[in-house]
Amino acid sequence: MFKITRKLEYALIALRYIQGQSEDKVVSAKEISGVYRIPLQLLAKILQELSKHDILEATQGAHGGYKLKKSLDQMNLTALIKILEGPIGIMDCSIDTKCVQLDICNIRKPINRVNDAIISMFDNLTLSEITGI
Amino acid sequence: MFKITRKLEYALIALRYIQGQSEDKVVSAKEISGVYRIPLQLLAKILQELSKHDILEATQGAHGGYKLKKSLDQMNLTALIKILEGPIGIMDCSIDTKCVQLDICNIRKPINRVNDAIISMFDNLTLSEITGI
DNA sequence: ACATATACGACTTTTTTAGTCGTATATAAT
DNA sequence: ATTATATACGACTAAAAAAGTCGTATATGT
Repeated sequence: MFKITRKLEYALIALRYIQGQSEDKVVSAKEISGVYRIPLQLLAKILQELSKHDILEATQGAHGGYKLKKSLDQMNLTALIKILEGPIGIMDCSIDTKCVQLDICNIRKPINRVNDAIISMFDNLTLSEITGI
Repeated sequence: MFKITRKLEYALIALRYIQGQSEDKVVSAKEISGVYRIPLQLLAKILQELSKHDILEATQGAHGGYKLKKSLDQMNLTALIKILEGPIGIMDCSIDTKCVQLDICNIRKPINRVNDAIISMFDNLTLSEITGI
């Protein structure tokens, strides 16, 4: 419960790694996969998703790879999570409203307050703060 | 990702319900299960766990059931989660230290800061605040 | 042409969560 | 005493989510 997925974990590791390289170097998925022992295919997909959302810029072909497209302090954790996992909701009813309980539920409001608090915490957390400035 | 388990959800619903009854009434699992359409056996186990940890007091036999043993404002969300799910850790390495990455990991420290922030948020949230005073 | 990279859909495996079953025990009512 | 109704609890199964793999297409530098 309340675990970060490996998808998100790998994304953060990769972003941090790319950020640490010289600005114009394109970093391949293979390189990161090697350094951090992340399954290549899996990491590749994640990076593809990030470049599809303009966080990374991809160059194809030999000597290809990725570099940052956006500065990491321009983006917060909520945005990254949304890209990789969809909207944050600690209970399903925090996102949509398919719930057997309907209006009977006696904890919905307070749970949503908790949910909001977490989201607002993530809103205020830039990726550069996570990846260490 | 970042979902509350049904176990926790059911526990909160039950606590809230019991709290709403007259103080000395013992409430059976069956009653709660009926009102909120929670699978009886599952709910029963949860309530048993809560009474094992002195949050509820159980009376066995016919006309048996549960009542609150502790006031809900005496307990925070962290404590309840610990009972039902074990220690909170958004990554496995936040709890124990089996990780292939060992010291290579470049996001461990910041992730642990996030983890701590969440825990401290839950620390400061009493169950009565969640169940609506 | 070849080696190396991204792109991407389909699939399988693993892990976690949710729920069920069976049985034992306690107790109130008849 | 017997019955009905409750908690107690270990073992099991089912469902859902997450993690990882496979295959194939396409781009590009040498």
